[in-house]
Amino acid sequence: MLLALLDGKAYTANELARAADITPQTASFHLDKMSKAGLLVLLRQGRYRYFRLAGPDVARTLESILSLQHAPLPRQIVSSCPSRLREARTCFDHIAGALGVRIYRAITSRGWTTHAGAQFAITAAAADFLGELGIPRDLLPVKSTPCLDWSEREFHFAGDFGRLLLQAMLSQRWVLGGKSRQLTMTEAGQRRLAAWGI
Amino acid sequence: MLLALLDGKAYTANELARAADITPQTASFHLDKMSKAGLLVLLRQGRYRYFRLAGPDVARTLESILSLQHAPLPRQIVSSCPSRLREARTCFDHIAGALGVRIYRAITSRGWTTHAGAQFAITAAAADFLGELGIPRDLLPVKSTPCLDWSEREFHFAGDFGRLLLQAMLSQRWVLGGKSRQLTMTEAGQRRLAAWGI
DNA sequence: GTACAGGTTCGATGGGTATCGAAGTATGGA
DNA sequence: TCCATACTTCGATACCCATCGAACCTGTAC
Repeated sequence: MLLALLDGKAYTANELARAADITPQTASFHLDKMSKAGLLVLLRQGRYRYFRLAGPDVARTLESILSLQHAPLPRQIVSSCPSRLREARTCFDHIAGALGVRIYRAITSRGWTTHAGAQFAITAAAADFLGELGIPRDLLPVKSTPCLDWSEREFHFAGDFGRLLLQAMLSQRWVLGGKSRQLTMTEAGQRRLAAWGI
Repeated sequence: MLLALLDGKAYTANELARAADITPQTASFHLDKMSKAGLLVLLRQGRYRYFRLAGPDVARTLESILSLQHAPLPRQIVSSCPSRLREARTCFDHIAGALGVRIYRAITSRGWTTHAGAQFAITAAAADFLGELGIPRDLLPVKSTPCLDWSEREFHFAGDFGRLLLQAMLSQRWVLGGKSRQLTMTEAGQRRLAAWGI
């Protein structure tokens, strides 16, 4: 289970049980222990309980242990999500899928956010990027709640900023919506995002 | 027993048994297992059988595991580490503790290193500093592996450069070693390091 | 509300493992 | 040669611990 979690993503108890080839009860038993020991953190989201490695220091230690023996490569958990939905889709009122995760990673890694408890806010440092989307600077800072992506198992933006972002990307035609939850990137959108390394 | 071996020295089964407060039989049982697992190496010398950590990678992994021990209490820096060990000690074959971390911070923050994947190298930009320690310029660049410090929770230098640095600081008498893992700064060492803002 | 899927708790079980006393092996020295 | 020391192997024991079936809890979907 720890090997499966080494990708830094979050998985449910059942998924990890399958990966380790044990029953959900047994997995639950160990996941509880590892959480209490501070190796894992638990993210409750609806009826799902996602487990993640507690931090990069845990991942480093695991890799350090693995490096002592040439251990078998982590068993990867394959997503059952259709690839067209996996790339970009809506999640209620915000962007999910690989696109949502890429945007989240770009904005957080550039330090354009401040933490405020469980929530956090997108600061004026992101103004240049958001300006291209027609989001005026004086709207910032905007609150946001990180939402664990179902297919990617990493975070994307939800909350006020998630809504604002989806609206802007639709109205600027960086992405096109449809009947389903699927979103389609436009040529222009792809170009503009690529300029920001997204 | 592994903790006792973290200083990189070799100890007999009886010594390690005493350190771990178990009988020699039990110690022998575990030492045999750890040797077969490649964690320890055995040095036969007369009727004595010395055990040592198999290498610096094992020491690194152990310190990495130790650094997780207090992870559940991330903000409370109540180290159970004795303060004399916390200031400066050896970690297998390199310098650990506050001193090791200060050196690491100084050298990395001055840009005297280049990254090369997980490892990195100390470049010739550090030549003036290292020259004072009697480390000739033509030895550079030297590879190094960052090692998470157990008591300080920051990195110090391990790998080739870590070993070189400890040897140099001992032979130039900037620090003095002893029986234990403790290192003692000399007047001269303190002065020379202070000149470099360390 | 009802069905259901995700997830946990409880209890029993079987295997594993750390432990130490006793006995055995090897080495060095008297 | 004989003993002391260092260490291991053997055997028995007690305990730990992972495991899973069954039952229970808890949100979601319809």
